[in-house]
Amino acid sequence: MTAHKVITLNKIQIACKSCGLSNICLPLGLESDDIDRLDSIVQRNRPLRKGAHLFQTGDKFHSVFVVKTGAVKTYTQCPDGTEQVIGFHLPGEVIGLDGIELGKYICSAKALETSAICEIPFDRLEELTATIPNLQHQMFRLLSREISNDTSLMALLSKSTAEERLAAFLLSLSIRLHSRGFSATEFNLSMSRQEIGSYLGLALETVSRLFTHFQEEGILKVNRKYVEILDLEKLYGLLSHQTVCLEKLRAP
Amino acid sequence: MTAHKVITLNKIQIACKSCGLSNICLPLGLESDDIDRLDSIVQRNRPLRKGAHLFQTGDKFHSVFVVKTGAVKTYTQCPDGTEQVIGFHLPGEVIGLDGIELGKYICSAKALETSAICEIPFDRLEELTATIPNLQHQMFRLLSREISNDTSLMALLSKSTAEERLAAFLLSLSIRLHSRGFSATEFNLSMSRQEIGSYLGLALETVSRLFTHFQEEGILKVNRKYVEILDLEKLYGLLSHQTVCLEKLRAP
DNA sequence: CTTGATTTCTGATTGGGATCAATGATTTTT
DNA sequence: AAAAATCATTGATCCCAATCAGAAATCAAG
Repeated sequence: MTAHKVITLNKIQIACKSCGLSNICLPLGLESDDIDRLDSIVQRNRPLRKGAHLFQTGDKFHSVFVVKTGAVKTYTQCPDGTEQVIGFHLPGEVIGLDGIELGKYICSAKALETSAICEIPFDRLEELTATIPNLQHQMFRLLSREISNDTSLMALLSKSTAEERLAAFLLSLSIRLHSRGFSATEFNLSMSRQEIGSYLGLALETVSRLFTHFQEEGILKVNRKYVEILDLEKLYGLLSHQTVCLEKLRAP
Repeated sequence: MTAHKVITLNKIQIACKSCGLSNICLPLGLESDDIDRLDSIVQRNRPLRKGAHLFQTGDKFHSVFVVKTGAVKTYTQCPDGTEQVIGFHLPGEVIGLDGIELGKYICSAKALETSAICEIPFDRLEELTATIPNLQHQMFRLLSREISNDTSLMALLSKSTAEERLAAFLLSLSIRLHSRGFSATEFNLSMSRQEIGSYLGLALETVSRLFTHFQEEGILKVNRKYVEILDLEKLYGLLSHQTVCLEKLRAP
């Protein structure tokens, strides 16, 4: 029987209150009682294997998702087969918010590595937000942040050179990882050069060349997916005339 | 005395219920009573002159704004003095949502032409959304739409050629104007080539050349700010391999 | 280990759009 | 109405990054 296995799985699942992400995630700023109410509607499914989909473009929208561990990419498929990466999502980040409007997901979400995910049925969430003002406010903030982040990225994509884009990308990763308790200066990229390129509007060859270039400059030490930032200052210096990014980079 | 003038101004102000935009604006889907409650917190100030600011980067966030007539651009200022246009906002579109997160506006909003604006104090709005489920849902949808739109634009900026960008821009304008009761095929651009270029990540010269080019192809008739679309089909054809855009273009 | 598939790196070439520069058209100012 | 300022057009040149092409490294599996 598999019954026992399931119970075991449930036991290892972590409630919001004891989750290390509670200070960046949805429960931020909630009273203890309210966290419990939120907790009760959160579904914690089995971890998603690398390459598995959380949802796909056009699927009926029913839930938003929070990455607990691992990493997820969102992307859309172009008619010509190529994919356009929309975003990379680290622990504590919410996915699927863009599906609210039309009632269906407008992008696909795929695990870049084995990832634990919290699922929050949106109709249940809306019931809660209507009775918990702090939660409603937190949701508005979350959605607003998403918009600000997109704004920064748009500015990056429409103005900056390839060098600035990759520098901004690496710094964003560094900051986000650091605020989640990981090292700010060494980490493994869970995405390919191709995916970074798609996200930043660059060819994969350009991304590869830039990694080499940054290495020659003594800014990075790169080995395949493994990146060590040797000179954070210099990396920041590369995007010195980027208002938006510098202001917003700390956010996500 | 100016008292009489003020009263006159108040009299010409249009309540949400009798506003032509009510089917695309915030009141969408609300009961009659709830529209009245929303109406009661809407501030209708005197029209904004061309070039006047609605708010500026860093200002304390207190309200969201809806364009009633006219057009508004949002933008950020780079340290080097150049500005980055974030968006163009037509009647019925909401501005300032990106300020919720940090409690201050992260961009500036300036009238491109004389514009009537509805101002909605956000703390009052949040009180209402907590008691009117439909309004809360509408706010979530609105924020979600903003995110989807940004996503489309990011894809456009990171993948497409100059030609595709301008075509998408013109079609977006055409569709949005049409859904507001204006002509889909002839309109006046309220923004300069420079501003279009900034928004699309192109040099103003490129924008100008493309207008000429589209004219040579028989797609447009352009005279300064005045644009007439002669061949909508051909214009759509230019962005045939753009998933995201074609799907999303109808939205705003 | 070997084979094949995928990913990354590097070099050579090309092209789209930026930049520089000059002129013309339009609006605003005085 | 003239002068000034802004905006749009057009041409010439240049450069960054895309594309094309191939080698090398890594990974997956028999």
